[in-house]
Amino acid sequence: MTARIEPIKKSRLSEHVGNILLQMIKDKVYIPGDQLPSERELAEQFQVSRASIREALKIMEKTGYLESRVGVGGGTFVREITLDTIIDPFAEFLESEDNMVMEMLDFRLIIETEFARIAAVQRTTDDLNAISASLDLMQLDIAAGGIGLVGDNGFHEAVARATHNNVFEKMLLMSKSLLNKTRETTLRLKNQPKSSLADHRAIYQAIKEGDGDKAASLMHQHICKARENARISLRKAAALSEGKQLENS
Amino acid sequence: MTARIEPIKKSRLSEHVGNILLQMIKDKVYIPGDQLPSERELAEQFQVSRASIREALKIMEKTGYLESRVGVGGGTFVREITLDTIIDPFAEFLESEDNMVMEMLDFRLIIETEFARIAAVQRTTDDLNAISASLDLMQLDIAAGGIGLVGDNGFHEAVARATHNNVFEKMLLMSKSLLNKTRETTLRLKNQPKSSLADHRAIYQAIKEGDGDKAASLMHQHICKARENARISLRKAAALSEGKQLENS
DNA sequence: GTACTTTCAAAGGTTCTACCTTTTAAAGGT
DNA sequence: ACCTTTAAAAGGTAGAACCTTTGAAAGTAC
Repeated sequence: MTARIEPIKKSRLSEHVGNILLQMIKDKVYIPGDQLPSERELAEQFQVSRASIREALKIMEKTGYLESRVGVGGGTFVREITLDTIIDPFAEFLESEDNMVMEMLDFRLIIETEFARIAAVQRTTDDLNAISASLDLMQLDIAAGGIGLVGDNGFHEAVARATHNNVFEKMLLMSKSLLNKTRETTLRLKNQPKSSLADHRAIYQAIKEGDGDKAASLMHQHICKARENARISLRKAAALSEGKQLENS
Repeated sequence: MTARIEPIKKSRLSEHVGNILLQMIKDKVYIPGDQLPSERELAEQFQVSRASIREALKIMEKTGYLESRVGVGGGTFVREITLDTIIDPFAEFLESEDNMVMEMLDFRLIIETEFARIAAVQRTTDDLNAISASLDLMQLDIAAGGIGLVGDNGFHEAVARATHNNVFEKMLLMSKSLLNKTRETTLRLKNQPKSSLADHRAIYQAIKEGDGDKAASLMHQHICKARENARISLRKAAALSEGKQLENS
Protein backbone atom coordinates (compact mmCIF):
# COMPACT_ATOMS: atom_id res chain seq x y z
CA MET A 1 0.00 0.00 0.00
CA THR A 2 1.54 3.21 -1.12
CA ALA A 3 1.49 5.93 1.46
CA ARG A 4 -1.89 7.53 1.76
CA ILE A 5 -1.71 11.08 0.61
CA GLU A 6 -3.26 13.37 3.13
CA PRO A 7 -5.50 16.01 1.57
CA ILE A 8 -3.24 18.44 3.37
CA LYS A 9 -4.35 21.64 4.90
CA LYS A 10 -2.18 23.86 2.83
CA SER A 11 -4.46 26.79 3.35
CA ARG A 12 -2.82 29.86 4.62
CA LEU A 13 -2.99 30.63 8.25
CA SER A 14 -4.60 33.99 7.75
CA GLU A 15 -7.36 32.36 5.75
CA HIS A 16 -7.95 29.86 8.45
CA VAL A 17 -8.14 32.56 11.06
CA GLY A 18 -10.47 34.54 8.83
CA ASN A 19 -12.77 31.60 8.37
CA ILE A 20 -13.00 30.96 12.07
CA LEU A 21 -13.78 34.57 12.83
CA LEU A 22 -16.32 34.64 10.04
CA GLN A 23 -17.98 31.56 11.43
CA MET A 24 -18.08 33.12 14.85
CA ILE A 25 -19.80 36.13 13.42
CA LYS A 26 -22.26 33.96 11.57
CA ASP A 27 -22.91 32.00 14.74
CA LYS A 28 -23.60 35.24 16.54
CA VAL A 29 -20.71 34.69 18.93
CA TYR A 30 -19.92 38.22 17.96
CA ILE A 31 -22.77 40.41 16.84
CA PRO A 32 -22.67 43.77 15.09
CA GLY A 33 -21.26 46.37 17.44
CA ASP A 34 -19.20 43.91 19.43
CA GLN A 35 -15.53 44.48 19.93
CA LEU A 36 -13.10 41.73 19.06
CA PRO A 37 -10.07 41.07 21.23
CA SER A 38 -7.06 43.15 20.33
CA GLU A 39 -4.77 41.93 17.61
CA ARG A 40 -2.18 40.93 20.17
CA GLU A 41 -4.67 38.93 22.17
CA LEU A 42 -6.03 37.22 19.09
CA ALA A 43 -2.51 36.35 18.04
CA GLU A 44 -1.97 34.68 21.36
CA GLN A 45 -5.30 32.91 21.41
CA PHE A 46 -4.87 31.54 17.92
CA GLN A 47 -1.21 30.87 18.56
CA VAL A 48 -0.18 32.61 15.36
CA SER A 49 1.75 35.74 14.68
CA ARG A 50 0.16 39.13 14.71
CA ALA A 51 0.82 39.44 11.00
CA SER A 52 -1.46 36.54 10.23
CA ILE A 53 -4.15 37.99 12.41
CA ARG A 54 -3.78 41.36 10.78
CA GLU A 55 -4.07 39.92 7.31
CA ALA A 56 -7.26 38.15 8.24
CA LEU A 57 -8.67 41.26 9.86
CA LYS A 58 -7.68 43.48 6.99
CA ILE A 59 -9.49 41.30 4.53
CA MET A 60 -12.58 41.15 6.67
CA GLU A 61 -12.42 44.87 7.08
CA LYS A 62 -12.21 45.46 3.37
CA THR A 63 -15.00 43.00 2.85
CA GLY A 64 -17.16 44.97 5.22
CA TYR A 65 -17.51 42.62 8.14
CA LEU A 66 -15.24 44.52 10.46
CA GLU A 67 -14.21 48.03 11.21
CA SER A 68 -11.19 49.16 13.13
CA ARG A 69 -10.43 52.29 15.01
CA VAL A 70 -7.16 53.35 16.54
CA GLY A 71 -6.54 55.05 19.82
CA VAL A 72 -8.04 54.50 23.23
CA GLY A 73 -11.46 52.91 23.00
CA GLY A 74 -10.36 51.75 19.59
CA GLY A 75 -10.13 48.20 18.46
CA THR A 76 -11.78 45.94 15.95
CA PHE A 77 -15.54 45.97 15.80
CA VAL A 78 -18.10 43.84 14.05
CA ARG A 79 -20.13 45.70 11.50
CA GLU A 80 -23.65 45.26 10.24
CA ILE A 81 -23.71 43.68 6.83
CA THR A 82 -25.91 45.54 4.45
CA LEU A 83 -26.74 45.47 0.80
CA ASP A 84 -24.27 48.29 0.36
CA THR A 85 -21.48 45.98 1.30
CA ILE A 86 -22.10 44.07 -1.84
CA ILE A 87 -23.28 46.84 -4.08
CA ASP A 88 -20.18 48.96 -3.71
CA PRO A 89 -17.75 46.44 -5.18
CA PHE A 90 -20.34 45.52 -7.76
CA ALA A 91 -20.57 49.14 -8.79
CA GLU A 92 -16.83 49.31 -9.20
CA PHE A 93 -17.00 46.27 -11.35
CA LEU A 94 -19.64 47.81 -13.58
CA GLU A 95 -17.62 50.95 -13.95
CA SER A 96 -15.18 49.12 -16.15
CA GLU A 97 -17.86 48.28 -18.69
CA ASP A 98 -17.50 50.12 -21.96
CA ASN A 99 -20.88 51.62 -22.69
CA MET A 100 -21.73 51.79 -19.05
CA VAL A 101 -23.23 55.27 -19.07
CA MET A 102 -25.79 54.78 -21.79
CA GLU A 103 -26.58 51.26 -20.74
CA MET A 104 -27.07 52.39 -17.20
CA LEU A 105 -29.44 55.07 -18.36
CA ASP A 106 -31.43 52.41 -20.16
CA PHE A 107 -31.47 50.50 -16.93
CA ARG A 108 -32.73 53.50 -15.04
CA LEU A 109 -35.43 53.94 -17.61
CA ILE A 110 -36.69 50.49 -16.82
CA ILE A 111 -36.53 50.58 -13.09
CA GLU A 112 -37.68 54.11 -12.47
CA THR A 113 -40.70 53.66 -14.65
CA GLU A 114 -41.80 50.74 -12.56
CA PHE A 115 -40.79 52.42 -9.33
CA ALA A 116 -43.18 55.21 -10.16
CA ARG A 117 -45.92 52.73 -10.84
CA ILE A 118 -45.37 50.92 -7.56
CA ALA A 119 -44.91 54.12 -5.61
CA ALA A 120 -48.32 55.29 -6.77
CA VAL A 121 -49.82 52.30 -5.01
CA GLN A 122 -47.61 51.98 -1.97
CA ARG A 123 -46.97 55.58 -1.05
CA THR A 124 -47.94 56.85 2.38
CA THR A 125 -48.67 60.43 3.30
CA ASP A 126 -45.13 60.78 4.55
CA ASP A 127 -43.84 59.65 1.19
CA LEU A 128 -45.96 62.24 -0.55
CA ASN A 129 -44.61 64.92 1.74
CA ALA A 130 -41.05 63.85 1.03
CA ILE A 131 -41.62 63.98 -2.70
CA SER A 132 -43.35 67.29 -2.42
CA ALA A 133 -40.45 68.68 -0.41
CA SER A 134 -38.06 67.79 -3.18
CA LEU A 135 -40.23 69.73 -5.61
CA ASP A 136 -40.06 72.82 -3.43
CA LEU A 137 -36.34 72.44 -3.03
CA MET A 138 -35.85 72.25 -6.74
CA GLN A 139 -38.09 75.22 -7.38
CA LEU A 140 -36.26 77.37 -4.87
CA ASP A 141 -32.89 76.49 -6.35
CA ILE A 142 -34.07 77.27 -9.86
CA ALA A 143 -35.53 80.56 -8.72
CA ALA A 144 -32.11 81.34 -7.27
CA GLY A 145 -30.50 80.66 -10.62
CA GLY A 146 -29.40 77.09 -9.88
CA ILE A 147 -30.16 73.97 -11.82
CA GLY A 148 -31.95 72.26 -8.97
CA LEU A 149 -29.78 69.20 -9.02
CA VAL A 150 -30.19 68.37 -5.35
CA GLY A 151 -33.94 68.57 -5.55
CA ASP A 152 -33.87 66.63 -8.75
CA ASN A 153 -31.96 63.77 -7.20
CA GLY A 154 -34.08 64.02 -4.10
CA PHE A 155 -37.22 63.55 -6.14
CA HIS A 156 -36.08 60.33 -7.72
CA GLU A 157 -34.86 59.00 -4.42
CA ALA A 158 -38.09 59.89 -2.67
CA VAL A 159 -40.09 58.08 -5.32
CA ALA A 160 -37.89 55.00 -4.95
CA ARG A 161 -38.30 55.14 -1.20
CA ALA A 162 -42.04 55.34 -1.60
CA THR A 163 -42.00 51.82 -3.03
CA HIS A 164 -40.99 50.62 0.44
CA ASN A 165 -38.58 48.16 -1.09
CA ASN A 166 -35.02 48.45 0.09
CA VAL A 167 -33.57 46.69 -2.89
CA PHE A 168 -35.23 49.15 -5.23
CA GLU A 169 -33.89 52.09 -3.34
CA LYS A 170 -30.40 50.67 -3.22
CA MET A 171 -30.41 49.92 -6.90
CA LEU A 172 -31.38 53.46 -7.73
CA LEU A 173 -28.71 54.85 -5.45
CA MET A 174 -26.12 52.62 -7.02
CA SER A 175 -26.95 53.62 -10.55
CA LYS A 176 -27.05 57.23 -9.53
CA SER A 177 -23.66 57.18 -7.88
CA LEU A 178 -22.19 55.35 -10.85
CA LEU A 179 -23.47 57.98 -13.22
CA ASN A 180 -22.41 60.82 -10.99
CA LYS A 181 -18.93 59.43 -10.80
CA THR A 182 -18.56 59.69 -14.52
CA ARG A 183 -20.03 62.88 -15.80
CA GLU A 184 -23.74 62.81 -15.56
CA THR A 185 -23.59 65.96 -13.53
CA THR A 186 -22.07 67.86 -16.36
CA LEU A 187 -24.35 66.18 -18.83
CA ARG A 188 -27.35 67.50 -17.05
CA LEU A 189 -26.16 71.06 -16.84
CA LYS A 190 -27.60 71.98 -20.17
CA ASN A 191 -31.07 70.63 -19.48
CA GLN A 192 -34.00 72.83 -18.91
CA PRO A 193 -34.47 72.56 -15.18
CA LYS A 194 -37.91 74.11 -15.45
CA SER A 195 -39.10 71.51 -17.87
CA SER A 196 -37.71 68.84 -15.60
CA LEU A 197 -39.51 70.32 -12.61
CA ALA A 198 -42.76 70.36 -14.53
CA ASP A 199 -42.29 66.66 -15.27
CA HIS A 200 -41.71 66.00 -11.61
CA ARG A 201 -44.86 67.82 -10.63
CA ALA A 202 -46.93 65.80 -13.05
CA ILE A 203 -45.45 62.55 -11.78
CA TYR A 204 -46.08 63.64 -8.22
CA GLN A 205 -49.71 64.29 -9.05
CA ALA A 206 -50.12 60.88 -10.60
CA ILE A 207 -48.55 59.22 -7.58
CA LYS A 208 -50.73 61.24 -5.28
CA GLU A 209 -53.81 60.13 -7.20
CA GLY A 210 -52.60 56.56 -6.99
CA ASP A 211 -52.62 56.25 -10.75
CA GLY A 212 -49.81 53.81 -11.35
CA ASP A 213 -50.10 53.62 -15.11
CA LYS A 214 -50.04 57.35 -15.46
CA ALA A 215 -47.11 57.76 -13.07
CA ALA A 216 -45.18 55.08 -14.91
CA SER A 217 -45.89 56.57 -18.28
CA LEU A 218 -44.89 60.06 -17.19
CA MET A 219 -41.73 58.83 -15.52
CA HIS A 220 -40.90 56.90 -18.66
CA GLN A 221 -41.16 60.00 -20.78
CA HIS A 222 -39.19 61.98 -18.24
CA ILE A 223 -36.28 59.60 -18.17
CA CYS A 224 -36.38 59.25 -21.95
CA LYS A 225 -35.77 62.96 -22.26
CA ALA A 226 -32.86 62.81 -19.86
CA ARG A 227 -31.47 59.86 -21.76
CA GLU A 228 -31.70 61.66 -25.06
CA ASN A 229 -29.96 64.69 -23.63
CA ALA A 230 -27.22 62.46 -22.34
CA ARG A 231 -26.89 60.77 -25.70
CA ILE A 232 -26.47 64.10 -27.43
CA SER A 233 -23.95 65.29 -24.88
CA LEU A 234 -21.95 62.09 -25.20
CA ARG A 235 -21.92 62.46 -28.97
CA LYS A 236 -20.70 66.01 -28.64
CA ALA A 237 -18.02 64.96 -26.20
CA ALA A 238 -16.98 62.13 -28.50
CA ALA A 239 -16.86 64.43 -31.51
CA LEU A 240 -14.85 66.91 -29.54
CA SER A 241 -12.26 64.42 -28.42
CA GLU A 242 -12.07 63.06 -31.95
CA GLY A 243 -11.50 66.57 -33.23
CA LYS A 244 -8.70 67.01 -30.78
CA GLN A 245 -7.10 63.83 -31.95
CA LEU A 246 -7.23 64.96 -35.56
CA GLU A 247 -5.75 68.24 -34.47
CA ASN A 248 -2.87 66.42 -32.89
CA SER A 249 -2.09 64.30 -35.87
CA MET B 1 -1.41 83.56 11.24
CA THR B 2 -2.11 80.31 12.98
CA ALA B 3 -0.42 77.36 11.43
CA ARG B 4 -2.23 76.11 8.39
CA ILE B 5 -3.65 72.69 9.08
CA GLU B 6 -2.70 70.25 6.40
CA PRO B 7 -5.56 67.96 5.33
CA ILE B 8 -3.22 65.14 6.34
CA LYS B 9 -2.87 61.87 4.57
CA LYS B 10 -4.14 59.67 7.30
CA SER B 11 -4.97 56.80 5.03
CA ARG B 12 -3.26 53.57 5.78
CA LEU B 13 -0.20 52.70 3.79
CA SER B 14 -1.49 49.35 2.67
CA GLU B 15 -4.61 51.02 1.35
CA HIS B 16 -2.57 53.51 -0.58
CA VAL B 17 -0.49 50.77 -2.10
CA GLY B 18 -3.62 48.83 -2.92
CA ASN B 19 -5.18 51.80 -4.64
CA ILE B 20 -2.15 52.39 -6.78
CA LEU B 21 -1.97 48.76 -7.82
CA LEU B 22 -5.69 48.73 -8.49
CA GLN B 23 -5.37 51.80 -10.65
CA MET B 24 -2.54 50.23 -12.55
CA ILE B 25 -4.68 47.20 -13.25
CA LYS B 26 -7.56 49.39 -14.34
CA ASP B 27 -5.23 51.36 -16.57
CA LYS B 28 -4.09 48.11 -18.12
CA VAL B 29 -0.53 48.62 -16.96
CA TYR B 30 -0.94 45.07 -15.78
CA ILE B 31 -3.42 42.89 -17.59
CA PRO B 32 -4.87 39.54 -16.54
CA GLY B 33 -2.15 36.91 -16.62
CA ASP B 34 0.65 39.33 -15.93
CA GLN B 35 2.99 38.75 -13.07
CA LEU B 36 3.58 41.49 -10.58
CA PRO B 37 7.03 42.11 -9.15
CA SER B 38 7.81 40.02 -6.10
CA GLU B 39 6.73 41.26 -2.72
CA ARG B 40 10.27 42.22 -1.90
CA GLU B 41 10.68 44.22 -5.07
CA LEU B 42 7.37 45.95 -4.58
CA ALA B 43 8.35 46.82 -1.05
CA GLU B 44 11.48 48.45 -2.33
CA GLN B 45 9.77 50.25 -5.18
CA PHE B 46 7.04 51.64 -2.95
CA GLN B 47 9.51 52.28 -0.16
CA VAL B 48 7.32 50.57 2.37
CA SER B 49 7.73 47.39 4.35
CA ARG B 50 6.90 44.03 2.95
CA ALA B 51 4.10 43.68 5.48
CA SER B 52 2.26 46.65 4.03
CA ILE B 53 2.67 45.26 0.56
CA ARG B 54 1.41 41.92 1.71
CA GLU B 55 -1.67 43.40 3.30
CA ALA B 56 -2.50 45.21 0.10
CA LEU B 57 -1.91 42.10 -1.96
CA LYS B 58 -3.93 39.92 0.37
CA ILE B 59 -6.90 42.19 0.11
CA MET B 60 -6.65 42.34 -3.65
CA GLU B 61 -6.34 38.60 -3.73
CA LYS B 62 -9.46 38.12 -1.67
CA THR B 63 -11.23 40.69 -3.79
CA GLY B 64 -10.38 38.63 -6.84
CA TYR B 65 -7.96 40.87 -8.63
CA LEU B 66 -4.87 38.87 -7.86
CA GLU B 67 -3.76 35.34 -7.34
CA SER B 68 -0.54 34.18 -5.77
CA ARG B 69 1.42 31.00 -6.08
CA VAL B 70 4.42 29.93 -4.07
CA GLY B 71 7.58 28.28 -5.21
CA VAL B 72 9.86 28.90 -8.14
CA GLY B 73 7.88 30.33 -11.01
CA GLY B 74 5.44 31.50 -8.40
CA GLY B 75 4.58 35.06 -7.63
CA THR B 76 1.59 37.32 -7.76
CA PHE B 77 -0.51 37.31 -10.90
CA VAL B 78 -3.31 39.48 -12.16
CA ARG B 79 -6.58 37.69 -12.51
CA GLU B 80 -9.63 38.25 -14.61
CA ILE B 81 -12.23 39.56 -12.24
CA THR B 82 -15.66 38.05 -12.33
CA LEU B 83 -18.95 38.81 -10.72
CA ASP B 84 -18.88 35.72 -8.60
CA THR B 85 -15.73 36.82 -6.91
CA ILE B 86 -17.56 39.86 -5.71
CA ILE B 87 -20.81 38.33 -4.71
CA ASP B 88 -19.89 34.96 -3.27
CA PRO B 89 -18.68 36.13 0.10
CA PHE B 90 -21.93 37.89 0.87
CA ALA B 91 -24.54 35.64 -0.57
CA GLU B 92 -24.90 33.65 2.59
CA PHE B 93 -25.32 36.68 4.73
CA LEU B 94 -27.87 38.52 2.71
CA GLU B 95 -30.00 35.45 2.75
CA SER B 96 -30.65 36.11 6.39
CA GLU B 97 -31.97 39.56 5.68
CA ASP B 98 -35.64 39.12 6.20
CA ASN B 99 -37.21 40.89 3.30
CA MET B 100 -34.25 40.71 1.01
CA VAL B 101 -35.30 37.60 -0.82
CA MET B 102 -38.80 38.79 -1.59
CA GLU B 103 -37.66 42.28 -2.44
CA MET B 104 -35.06 40.90 -4.74
CA LEU B 105 -37.68 38.80 -6.45
CA ASP B 106 -39.77 41.90 -6.96
CA PHE B 107 -36.74 43.48 -8.50
CA ARG B 108 -36.31 40.57 -10.84
CA LEU B 109 -39.93 40.79 -11.79
CA ILE B 110 -39.40 44.32 -12.98
CA ILE B 111 -36.18 43.91 -14.84
CA GLU B 112 -36.82 40.56 -16.44
CA THR B 113 -40.16 41.66 -17.79
CA GLU B 114 -38.51 44.53 -19.58
CA PHE B 115 -35.55 42.46 -20.60
CA ALA B 116 -37.91 40.15 -22.42
CA ARG B 117 -39.53 43.09 -24.17
CA ILE B 118 -36.20 44.49 -25.29
CA ALA B 119 -34.81 41.10 -26.21
CA ALA B 120 -37.74 40.59 -28.57
CA VAL B 121 -36.57 43.61 -30.51
CA GLN B 122 -32.82 43.34 -30.25
CA ARG B 123 -32.27 39.61 -30.51
CA THR B 124 -30.07 38.21 -33.28
CA THR B 125 -30.24 34.74 -34.71
CA ASP B 126 -27.42 33.72 -32.42
CA ASP B 127 -29.39 34.91 -29.44
CA LEU B 128 -32.37 32.85 -30.53
CA ASN B 129 -30.17 29.81 -30.86
CA ALA B 130 -28.76 30.35 -27.40
CA ILE B 131 -32.21 30.64 -25.89
CA SER B 132 -33.40 27.63 -27.80
CA ALA B 133 -30.41 25.64 -26.58
CA SER B 134 -31.37 26.38 -22.98
CA LEU B 135 -34.84 25.01 -23.68
CA ASP B 136 -33.40 21.77 -24.99
CA LEU B 137 -31.07 21.53 -22.05
CA MET B 138 -33.92 21.93 -19.63
CA GLN B 139 -36.08 19.44 -21.44
CA LEU B 140 -33.35 16.84 -21.42
CA ASP B 141 -32.73 17.29 -17.74
CA ILE B 142 -36.40 17.00 -16.92
CA ALA B 143 -36.69 13.90 -19.07
CA ALA B 144 -33.83 12.46 -17.04
CA GLY B 145 -35.70 13.16 -13.84
CA GLY B 146 -33.97 16.42 -12.96
CA ILE B 147 -35.54 19.78 -12.31
CA GLY B 148 -33.77 21.51 -15.19
CA LEU B 149 -32.22 24.18 -13.06
CA VAL B 150 -29.21 24.74 -15.27
CA GLY B 151 -31.32 25.15 -18.36
CA ASP B 152 -33.70 27.33 -16.42
CA ASN B 153 -30.97 29.69 -15.37
CA GLY B 154 -29.48 29.55 -18.82
CA PHE B 155 -32.76 30.67 -20.32
CA HIS B 156 -33.00 33.79 -18.23
CA GLU B 157 -29.37 34.63 -18.84
CA ALA B 158 -29.72 34.11 -22.57
CA VAL B 159 -32.70 36.44 -22.67
CA ALA B 160 -30.78 39.07 -20.75
CA ARG B 161 -27.85 38.67 -23.09
CA ALA B 162 -30.15 39.10 -26.06
CA THR B 163 -30.79 42.68 -24.97
CA HIS B 164 -27.18 43.41 -25.86
CA ASN B 165 -26.85 45.54 -22.80
CA ASN B 166 -24.05 44.52 -20.49
CA VAL B 167 -25.46 46.30 -17.50
CA PHE B 168 -28.72 44.41 -17.84
CA GLU B 169 -26.92 41.13 -17.99
CA LYS B 170 -24.77 41.93 -14.99
CA MET B 171 -27.76 43.04 -12.96
CA LEU B 172 -29.52 39.80 -13.64
CA LEU B 173 -26.46 37.79 -12.73
CA MET B 174 -26.09 39.65 -9.51
CA SER B 175 -29.65 39.17 -8.40
CA LYS B 176 -29.58 35.59 -9.51
CA SER B 177 -26.48 34.63 -7.60
CA LEU B 178 -27.74 36.40 -4.53
CA LEU B 179 -30.85 34.31 -4.62
CA ASN B 180 -29.43 31.09 -5.92
CA LYS B 181 -26.85 30.73 -3.24
CA THR B 182 -29.49 30.79 -0.61
CA ARG B 183 -32.41 28.59 -1.12
CA GLU B 184 -33.88 29.28 -4.46
CA THR B 185 -32.63 25.90 -5.46
CA THR B 186 -34.58 24.21 -2.74
CA LEU B 187 -37.55 26.44 -3.28
CA ARG B 188 -37.84 25.26 -6.79
CA LEU B 189 -37.70 21.60 -6.04
CA LYS B 190 -41.41 21.35 -5.53
CA ASN B 191 -42.36 23.32 -8.61
CA GLN B 192 -43.53 21.84 -11.78
CA PRO B 193 -40.46 22.07 -13.96
CA LYS B 194 -42.62 21.17 -16.92
CA SER B 195 -44.86 24.13 -16.41
CA SER B 196 -41.82 26.33 -16.17
CA LEU B 197 -40.45 24.91 -19.38
CA ALA B 198 -43.76 25.58 -21.12
CA ASP B 199 -43.56 29.19 -19.99
CA HIS B 200 -40.08 29.43 -21.39
CA ARG B 201 -41.17 28.06 -24.73
CA ALA B 202 -43.96 30.59 -25.00
CA ILE B 203 -41.61 33.44 -24.15
CA TYR B 204 -39.12 32.15 -26.65
CA GLN B 205 -41.80 32.16 -29.35
CA ALA B 206 -42.76 35.73 -28.56
CA ILE B 207 -39.14 36.84 -28.70
CA LYS B 208 -38.66 35.00 -31.92
CA GLU B 209 -41.68 36.74 -33.39
CA GLY B 210 -40.33 40.05 -32.21
CA ASP B 211 -43.45 40.68 -30.17
CA GLY B 212 -42.11 42.69 -27.26
CA ASP B 213 -45.39 43.22 -25.46
CA LYS B 214 -46.25 39.58 -25.56
CA ALA B 215 -42.79 38.53 -24.42
CA ALA B 216 -42.92 41.02 -21.57
CA SER B 217 -46.35 39.93 -20.50
CA LEU B 218 -45.47 36.25 -20.55
CA MET B 219 -42.23 36.82 -18.66
CA HIS B 220 -44.15 38.85 -16.12
CA GLN B 221 -46.56 36.01 -15.49
CA HIS B 222 -43.71 33.55 -15.37
CA ILE B 223 -41.78 35.43 -12.72
CA CYS B 224 -44.95 36.11 -10.79
CA LYS B 225 -45.50 32.40 -10.46
CA ALA B 226 -41.98 31.90 -9.22
CA ARG B 227 -42.43 34.72 -6.78
CA GLU B 228 -45.61 33.28 -5.41
CA ASN B 229 -43.99 29.90 -4.99
CA ALA B 230 -41.17 31.54 -3.12
CA ARG B 231 -43.59 33.41 -0.92
CA ILE B 232 -45.34 30.23 0.02
CA SER B 233 -42.11 28.43 0.73
CA LEU B 234 -40.85 31.27 2.89
CA ARG B 235 -44.07 31.25 4.86
CA LYS B 236 -43.75 27.54 5.40
CA ALA B 237 -40.16 27.94 6.53
CA ALA B 238 -41.16 30.72 8.88
CA ALA B 239 -44.02 28.72 10.32
CA LEU B 240 -41.73 25.78 10.76
CA SER B 241 -39.09 27.70 12.67
CA GLU B 242 -41.79 29.32 14.77
CA GLY B 243 -43.13 25.91 15.58
CA LYS B 244 -39.71 24.84 16.67
CA GLN B 245 -39.43 27.82 18.94
CA LEU B 246 -42.73 27.03 20.55
CA GLU B 247 -41.60 23.51 21.00
CA ASN B 248 -38.53 24.71 22.81
CA SER B 249 -40.36 27.00 25.16
C1' DG C 1 -14.20 74.19 42.38
C1' DT C 2 -13.60 74.80 37.49
C1' DA C 3 -11.12 74.68 33.42
C1' DC C 4 -7.24 74.01 30.95
C1' DT C 5 -2.97 71.21 30.15
C1' DT C 6 -0.10 67.38 30.43
C1' DT C 7 0.79 62.73 30.62
C1' DC C 8 -0.13 58.00 29.96
C1' DA C 9 -1.62 53.80 28.15
C1' DA C 10 -4.22 50.99 24.86
C1' DA C 11 -4.82 49.75 20.30
C1' DG C 12 -4.02 49.75 15.67
C1' DG C 13 -0.20 50.90 11.93
C1' DT C 14 4.51 50.23 10.25
C1' DT C 15 8.93 48.38 9.90
C1' DC C 16 12.73 45.02 10.22
C1' DT C 17 14.76 40.81 10.30
C1' DA C 18 14.98 36.12 10.46
C1' DC C 19 13.36 31.87 9.19
C1' DC C 20 10.02 28.29 7.11
C1' DT C 21 7.77 25.96 3.12
C1' DT C 22 6.83 25.09 -1.49
C1' DT C 23 8.23 24.35 -5.92
C1' DT C 24 10.86 23.93 -10.04
C1' DA C 25 14.82 23.66 -12.73
C1' DA C 26 19.40 22.72 -13.06
C1' DA C 27 23.33 20.11 -11.53
C1' DG C 28 25.18 15.91 -10.70
C1' DG C 29 25.51 11.09 -9.92
C1' DT C 30 24.28 6.23 -11.23
C1' DA D 1 19.14 8.10 -20.21
C1' DC D 2 17.15 8.26 -15.85
C1' DC D 3 16.91 9.25 -11.19
C1' DT D 4 18.33 12.04 -7.10
C1' DT D 5 19.94 15.93 -4.92
C1' DT D 6 20.33 20.63 -4.31
C1' DA D 7 19.94 25.56 -4.93
C1' DA D 8 17.28 29.51 -5.46
C1' DA D 9 13.12 32.19 -5.82
C1' DA D 10 8.89 33.44 -4.03
C1' DG D 11 5.39 33.52 -0.89
C1' DG D 12 4.18 32.42 4.31
C1' DT D 13 5.07 32.98 9.34
C1' DA D 14 7.04 34.74 13.47
C1' DG D 15 8.20 38.13 16.79
C1' DA D 16 9.99 42.23 18.48
C1' DA D 17 10.44 47.09 18.21
C1' DC D 18 8.71 51.42 17.26
C1' DC D 19 5.19 55.03 15.54
C1' DT D 20 0.61 57.31 15.69
C1' DT D 21 -3.78 58.16 17.27
C1' DT D 22 -6.87 59.09 20.78
C1' DG D 23 -9.40 59.42 24.98
C1' DA D 24 -9.24 59.49 29.81
C1' DA D 25 -7.05 60.32 34.01
C1' DA D 26 -3.97 63.02 36.64
C1' DG D 27 -2.23 67.25 37.53
C1' DT D 28 -1.99 72.27 37.56
C1' DA D 29 -3.38 77.09 37.22
C1' DC D 30 -6.86 80.26 38.04
